[in-house]
Amino acid sequence: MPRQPAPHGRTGRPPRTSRAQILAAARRLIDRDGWERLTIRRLAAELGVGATTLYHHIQDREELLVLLLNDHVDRIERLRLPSDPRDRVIAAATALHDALADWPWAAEVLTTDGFLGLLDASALWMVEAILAAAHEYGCTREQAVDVFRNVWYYTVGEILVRAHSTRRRAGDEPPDRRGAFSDGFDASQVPHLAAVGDRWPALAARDVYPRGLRVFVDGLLADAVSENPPGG
Amino acid sequence: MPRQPAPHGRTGRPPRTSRAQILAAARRLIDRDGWERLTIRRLAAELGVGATTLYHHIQDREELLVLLLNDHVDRIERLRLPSDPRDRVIAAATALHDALADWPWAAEVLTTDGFLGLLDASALWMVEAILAAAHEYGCTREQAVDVFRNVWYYTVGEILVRAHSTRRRAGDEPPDRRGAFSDGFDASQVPHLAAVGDRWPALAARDVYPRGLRVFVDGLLADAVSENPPGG
DNA sequence: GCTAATTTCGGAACATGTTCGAAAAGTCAG
DNA sequence: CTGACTTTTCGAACATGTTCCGAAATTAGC
Repeated sequence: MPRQPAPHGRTGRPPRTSRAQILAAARRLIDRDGWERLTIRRLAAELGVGATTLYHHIQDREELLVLLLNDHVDRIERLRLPSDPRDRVIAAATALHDALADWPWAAEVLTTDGFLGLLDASALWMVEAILAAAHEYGCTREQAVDVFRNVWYYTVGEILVRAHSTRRRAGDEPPDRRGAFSDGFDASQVPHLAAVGDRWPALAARDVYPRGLRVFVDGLLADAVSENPPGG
Repeated sequence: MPRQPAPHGRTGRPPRTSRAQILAAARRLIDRDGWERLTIRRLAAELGVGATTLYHHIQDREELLVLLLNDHVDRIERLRLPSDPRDRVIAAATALHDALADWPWAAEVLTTDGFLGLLDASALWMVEAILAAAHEYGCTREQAVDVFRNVWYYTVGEILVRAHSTRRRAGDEPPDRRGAFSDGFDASQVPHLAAVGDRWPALAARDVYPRGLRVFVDGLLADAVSENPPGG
């Protein structure tokens, strides 16, 4: 309990808890018990502090998760991006995707209101890189934002759907009927679905993101510059 | 209380509640009080039944929402699709998108594990239509599934991000700092973000889905058939 | 009728995120 | 030292989704 003499010019009861301590404890808890068990109360207990105390240092659970996410992204090395603008968009989007994808609880925050606005500079470089590359490719600023947003939607969707498709409840129950498609399809009503049949789970397990991303980015860039006057 | 004499060959206490009644009550509740106030307890109260009783007719809240969603999609007219395969993919995807987008609480279920598998035939025709059109365009069945999945990710992402960006808490609070991007950007660190600056919210409000979808579908179809032997 | 089996019902209880209000522990001016 | 002010802490309470388990209400076999 570092009972410091209170920094100068500060009034009020001295805090026993800090944001940094909370984040550290949260990481500890996640490492030890898994992220599903990160609850406000457990976190408070880990800190030896009342549960409601945390609400003086974070706004709510969502903000806590975003802070953890920022912290995670911070540690990701800022990889060198290709010089070709098109490749740069793809590399940055992939970095963004991967950073979020191996963060199992990213899905819980990804659609937070104004999520991007909550990221700090260390995460925003990926956004910046996409805007810059699109602009360098010949997009206007507005078009660059559109490119980013489209890529962002695709990326978020892929991560979210995937995260929730893979979440096998810890205990391995027998495959209940909510595993991808049920195999019984009415071949007269939905012939193509029936033709795919029970191969769907296997097909759905394949990773289509890298290729889909390339295709999408190529299309978006070409579409954008196609309407601009040449020779910028 | 229709105390029917219990259909033949059936034993046990006769049910006082049915799935249909539950769904009807849920719709009533949503229409009357808004969907945010649809809770298990309120729903049970509306039916004059214990809260836990509902769990004998639905598995959990998520299933209830999917059932409601199915029911909603049922009522959507099965619009006539264009004959051109490419246009048909786009039309079906747009129908899927729109059906989900004006269903404000779709966001809560969209990423449910095996969501697509929970939809019934009336909703699956859109999926079927996309597979069929892609196949007709020249894709293999596997490629058609990939096309669908890519479009699905994009669509889900757009809906989710949008739903959560627009969720202004009922009371119109002053614009807190989580509205899109905050305007203060370090122009030396993220020059392009800084250049866009406070125009971001306005730009982010524009609907890029229709155009993005067209671009994406064109790219996906072209990419798929480009690797197939000609003259199928 | 009586008992067993079967199915539905629903109250109690639990863990969760969060709000409220009051008590605690400091600083500062006099 | 005293009283006003400020900030932090935290127990009580609330609504939520959900599980447990016993009670209730019916049919089937005798």
